Amino acid sequence: MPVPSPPTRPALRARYDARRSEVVATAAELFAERGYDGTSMSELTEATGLAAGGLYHYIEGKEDLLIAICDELLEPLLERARQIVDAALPPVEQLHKLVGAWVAHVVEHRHHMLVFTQERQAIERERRWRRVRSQRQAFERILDEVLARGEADGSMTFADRRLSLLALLGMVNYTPQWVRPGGRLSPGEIAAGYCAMVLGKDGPG
Amino acid sequence: MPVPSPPTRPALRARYDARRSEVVATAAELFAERGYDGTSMSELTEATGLAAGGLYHYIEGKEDLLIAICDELLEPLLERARQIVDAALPPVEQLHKLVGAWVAHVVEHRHHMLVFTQERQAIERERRWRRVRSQRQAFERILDEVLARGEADGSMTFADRRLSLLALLGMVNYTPQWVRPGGRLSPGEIAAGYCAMVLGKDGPG
Amino acid sequence: MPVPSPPTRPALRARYDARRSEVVATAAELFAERGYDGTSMSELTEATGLAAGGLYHYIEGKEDLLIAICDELLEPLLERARQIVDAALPPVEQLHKLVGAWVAHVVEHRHHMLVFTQERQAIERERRWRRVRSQRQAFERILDEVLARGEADGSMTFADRRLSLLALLGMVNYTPQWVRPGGRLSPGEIAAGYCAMVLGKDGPG
Amino acid sequence: MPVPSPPTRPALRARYDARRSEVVATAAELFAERGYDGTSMSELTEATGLAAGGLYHYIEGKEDLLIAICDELLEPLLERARQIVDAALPPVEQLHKLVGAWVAHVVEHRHHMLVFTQERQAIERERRWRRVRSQRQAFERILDEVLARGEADGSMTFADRRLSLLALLGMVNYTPQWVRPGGRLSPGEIAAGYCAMVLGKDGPG
DNA sequence: TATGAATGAGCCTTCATTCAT
DNA sequence: CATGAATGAAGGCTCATTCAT
Repeated sequence: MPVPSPPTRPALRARYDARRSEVVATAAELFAERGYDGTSMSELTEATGLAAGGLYHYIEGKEDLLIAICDELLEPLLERARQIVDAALPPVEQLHKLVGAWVAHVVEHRHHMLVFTQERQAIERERRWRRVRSQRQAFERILDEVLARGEADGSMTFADRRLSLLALLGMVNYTPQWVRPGGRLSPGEIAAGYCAMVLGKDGPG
Repeated sequence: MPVPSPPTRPALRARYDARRSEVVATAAELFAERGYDGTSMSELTEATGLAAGGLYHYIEGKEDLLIAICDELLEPLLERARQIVDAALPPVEQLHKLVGAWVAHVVEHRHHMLVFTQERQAIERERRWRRVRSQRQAFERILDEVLARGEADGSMTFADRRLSLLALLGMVNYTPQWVRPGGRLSPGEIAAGYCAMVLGKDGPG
Repeated sequence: MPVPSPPTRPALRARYDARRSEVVATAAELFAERGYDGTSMSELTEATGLAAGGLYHYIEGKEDLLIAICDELLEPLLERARQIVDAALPPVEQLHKLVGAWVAHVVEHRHHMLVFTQERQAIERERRWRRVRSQRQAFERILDEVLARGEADGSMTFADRRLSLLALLGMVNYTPQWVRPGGRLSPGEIAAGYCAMVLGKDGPG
Repeated sequence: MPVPSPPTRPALRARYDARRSEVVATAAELFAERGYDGTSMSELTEATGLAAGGLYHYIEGKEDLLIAICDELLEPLLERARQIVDAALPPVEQLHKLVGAWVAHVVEHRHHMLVFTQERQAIERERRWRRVRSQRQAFERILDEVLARGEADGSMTFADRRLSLLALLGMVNYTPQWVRPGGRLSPGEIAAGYCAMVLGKDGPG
């Protein structure tokens, strides 16, 4: 839901949406680098090439950007996750697909993810972030359910399932801190490695 | 190293140090909750019971607090880590001790750690944070060397040792986001679980 | 006097004038409600159904609207007042006619009048409002002259003529703050009551 | 109720209150001249001799000033009015005292009153002005009750009592627009004239 | 005529910090 | 040591206005 009454005519609307996306992407990059509070709107306008007030055609305010970043991060991920678990596959396979998609997404949106990590406390604390919070929770529940089904059918064993889940969350969420685009390991290899650790197997070797 | 000319007489000095510690601890808690930029000095003075300028007897400035928080986090951890690897123990045992101490420290200093996580990008980016950065690197090198020695003597096997290291960092660094003091799992159990995953064993069973 | 080059062909010109009048009327209403400074041009465009720039086909700028509102208020009133005092009638009758026309006008243009009242200080202070100011003064002089003629020919008596004039101005100018269209008293009754108070008579009884 | 935690120690508190009063008085003067919206906080800081942010030791925000101005205007007036009508005097005498006190107050606080007049629409419209609004209403009710008692005991006669009340409000409220300190008429003379008009007598002559 | 993107000055406010007391 | 008044730069945002389409 973009914001200050976007144009209705399709041609203009397309340009508007494109520009808004650019703005959000730029914001994600700057916020990731300097922090949300550490980035001033004037740095952002400069980075987007717009003038002081021009940004406000595309956003309602600074916080709107943070919401947009979280949405771009969580919504497609959640959708993909639902697709994966809706398909009738064995839990182990679902987990591999899930972690694969997740790592790929997080690597592709590493700026979004870095912003999310930095602002996480605020998101958890404040009421107006309820929606974002519940998306995160929904994703984690999906993940947990896959582990639970695997544990139930004996295809996975955990000393403590919850700890394994949390460890997995830690690994993946930390990934953006160190991956470099075109780095030594592909997202697929990273994901496979993570799965192996969580499942207690030797990984892709 | 406290800052604006602390008293020299021992009795006064003790009280001064105690107060400064309180201030830093309060800052860690507030920063963890609301973010470093999101916490105003006046919120901090209010929380400490001091008046507007009173804080500045104990600190040089706001950033000084961030430095103190990072130091309280990293210095004792690094020292403990050095003790552990200096003792002539098998790598696997060193790893267990290391992760045990690390998780315990991170749980105990969860506010510090949350602050560190939030401000990480800034710490990595800016020159004046060189010292903190190199402490983090030193700790990670110690960890990596333990893994390397384990791999070398055959007591550990990794599909990709660097990935295992990064996964471990991810797990532990993420811990403060979910541990609650007096939670179901003790730091020791958490640490054991992490080690098991990284080493591909079944954990503390 | 409309402004940004209105059309010359009569048909177009008529539509143009009609639109401009609508715009000014809408502005009067909004300004009366929210104040001149408190009303943004975008609220005005929204209220008129035009888009951001569309307004500027009909007006030169925001202040132009204030001028137009004052003109619509003062010009016809002044003209009517001149008609009344130009007719050779006894002062008491002139006063009744004058106050009657005045109250009716002020009630009909209550939004204009509320705007005028709110912005009065600015109008009195700033040079560029000279013309509006002198219209107000002209009207008050006409009023005063009627009172003076009445005092001179003995048909009116005042403890202090100037104070009576100012009281009358106060009453009438305050009327828009409380009249409601279709209220209990008609403008004529209100005017009669005011005259009675100023002349020390018992009113329309 | 002053605002950002005024000092508690009596000596400081006194200076604080004095300064705050100065600030409010200065604001009243500027707002009266240029309008509330038309006066920038930086004009106000300049007029008070404080620096940009210094004002905010004494006020919560710009609107706080408007509230303070209205309170300084209405509270003492209302209190005085209550004193007067609580004394067991004939209605005519009460009215004279009431209007006398009222005109004097309004003349003394002419800046406050000019501000109140300009912002009246906003005050009537917006919920957060409820308290101010009800003070105004309380004063008007007191006034009306005096007129009603006078009408009841036959000491006053009105063609339409409500219209007389509204006329009186108009006269007095308009007074600040033209009185000059040390002008030809004293507040007492003005008040006497107003009473005479409302009561249909010849005034102080 | 009309649109809506864009401008840029200016607004109110916050905040880390200083300093006389 | 501690206070709290004061500073002044910077922050996010609004708004009257312009102009290519």
